[in-house]
Amino acid sequence: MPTIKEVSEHAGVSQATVSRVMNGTAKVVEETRVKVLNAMKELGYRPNAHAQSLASNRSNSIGLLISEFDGPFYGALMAGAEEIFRKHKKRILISAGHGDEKLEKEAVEFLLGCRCDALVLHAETLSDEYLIEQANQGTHVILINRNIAEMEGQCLYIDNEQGSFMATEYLIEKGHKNIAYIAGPQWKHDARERFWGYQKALGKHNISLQLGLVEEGNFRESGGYQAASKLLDSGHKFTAVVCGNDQTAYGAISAIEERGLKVPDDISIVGFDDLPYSSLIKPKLTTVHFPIRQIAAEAARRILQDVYKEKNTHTFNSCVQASMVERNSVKSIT
Amino acid sequence: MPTIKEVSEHAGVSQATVSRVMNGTAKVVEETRVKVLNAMKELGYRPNAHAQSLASNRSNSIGLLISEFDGPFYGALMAGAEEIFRKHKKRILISAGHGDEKLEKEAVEFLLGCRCDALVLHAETLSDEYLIEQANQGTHVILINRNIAEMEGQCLYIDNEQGSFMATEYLIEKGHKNIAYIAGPQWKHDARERFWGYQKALGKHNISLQLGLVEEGNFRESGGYQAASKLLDSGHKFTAVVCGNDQTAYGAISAIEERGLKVPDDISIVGFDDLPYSSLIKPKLTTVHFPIRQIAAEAARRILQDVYKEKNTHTFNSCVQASMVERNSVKSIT
DNA sequence: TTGTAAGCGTTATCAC
DNA sequence: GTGATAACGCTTACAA
Repeated sequence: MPTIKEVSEHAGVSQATVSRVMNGTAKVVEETRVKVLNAMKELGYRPNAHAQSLASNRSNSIGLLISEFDGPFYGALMAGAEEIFRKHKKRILISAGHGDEKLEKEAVEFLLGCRCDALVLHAETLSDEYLIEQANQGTHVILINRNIAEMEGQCLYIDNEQGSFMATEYLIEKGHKNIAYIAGPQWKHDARERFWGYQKALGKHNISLQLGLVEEGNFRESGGYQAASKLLDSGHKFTAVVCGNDQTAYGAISAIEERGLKVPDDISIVGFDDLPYSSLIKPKLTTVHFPIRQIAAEAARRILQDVYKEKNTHTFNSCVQASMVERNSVKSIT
Repeated sequence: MPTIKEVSEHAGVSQATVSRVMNGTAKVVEETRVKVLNAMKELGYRPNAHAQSLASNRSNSIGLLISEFDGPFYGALMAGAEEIFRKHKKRILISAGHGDEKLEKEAVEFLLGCRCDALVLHAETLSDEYLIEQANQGTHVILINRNIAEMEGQCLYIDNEQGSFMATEYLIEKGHKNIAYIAGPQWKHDARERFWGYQKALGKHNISLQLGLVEEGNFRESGGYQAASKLLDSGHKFTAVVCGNDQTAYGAISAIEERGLKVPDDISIVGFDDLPYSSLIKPKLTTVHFPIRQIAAEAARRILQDVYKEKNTHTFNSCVQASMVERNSVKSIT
């Protein structure tokens, strides 16, 4: 692989000049510019990104921490950020933490080792302290889906509690009183926040929480399926289920239908996230919209603005309100 | 951010020694080793990956070219490769081509600029020549879903034609004679291969291709929906539809049901890909299984073996046979 | 406008 | 075992 030196010799100029035409950092006479360009073509020259980063102290890349590479949620997160960055010639480096503390830390260390110009983190297991430390250490960090007081202005999240509150209240307004809840793993703060929103909504309407109507899932179909099965087989009566997220809802629906019951005729369901498939399944899922793609795009815009000093616009609040998407999985029983 | 120099001074040793304890490339007395380790901890040292790559001519990273960051297919591709690489301390660099020739080329150039030790490409628009050139230029390349004669041994793909043939024949065996086809974009070779498999199956059973029963979609729901709508509104009679992929099938099902018809009672449907959601929708989709995750994992294993000289095992053939997954979207009409 | 040369933070080859 | 020191391929003052 040819180097800048070979190009410079081939073109009969100095390395500095080659660098200049590559980066447009200084005026170069058209004639020499062409010579250099030709030399680059002929040799099939490709600048070594590592050498560039090392010399310029800029990597032009942004680190992205996610939990998994598959799954619609993270897909939207990656796509939303990439779309914005791509338009500004910035690259993303993606690393997955797999919901494991050790792996998540390794992933961040990797991104830091790559000297990313900024980090967008969807951290599930990393402690507040760790995150604060990184931010204080000079790296520009944006946290997705977390709210740490000490990092105000660097957090982008939705109001999980409010979303869940809204979903629950929505069912109550439709006449439901016995409303079950299938929670996400309670070590996840968003799962806790969502569960809390459910409780608050019940409280507001003077409905007392029935422990028999609450199960913990895993935020995936399997957990939703199992939790709903337990609920159904327990004999407790309920007419609706609030699910910690859409995937949980999918599983719950399967369990319900497997028992010959119908959604929403026998049991109403609401989800949370509004994944792409939620509008494709039957019945179309009534759920809480989580604008993750937009949030990711917003994170990108902020970085473009703050780190790369591009004068963008469009910055919204840190905390985004969730909104209800009414579809066909809830029946009014008033 | 501290450098190796600062660490060495802090520990009272040379840079070389620090490098040695980092990489374990040579024996270091336990006592000095501890000193160095402590110095690293105290300073919060993180090796600069760019400097490492530059000096060692190894990036320990593998470039991955995909079309999109979202979507179940690419999600599985990324996840399959990452899982294997992660276990061997290798990192992946992902770049998306968005099905656009210019962007796809840029994406590859980026990966090459990062001096990836190897490339795993799911290239949609890049020409055979371009790919061959890269491979000849020294970079270790594996092509997913393509079969270029000059690059035998570096291609990993499934037999699209056979898969589609099987799906079509499956319907024929179930008694269907008027079988429509919703193709993928015909500029994509896999879409063409799949279409060809359909034609061959019809031919084998002496059913002539009816042009009125073929529509071109876009490999997404929208295209499936529109194509199926056209088909249904055209007045041509058919009892089954072979879809270019599962997403197309989802769209087709929507269109069919929107007209008050039932799948599979009125019209049978088969897909291709076997996406995760195909077993969740109703009716569960009968489709051709495309083991993309395994293929990606296999690509990773080969690279581990060929580039990093790790002695692995498990390498299968370049061409993987597709297999039928029988579910509930096909009705026997014999 | 162009060239020279000193870094950038590592690894790797020598000596010692 | 450990320490100098020359690469690695580029950017960027500083000169010319």
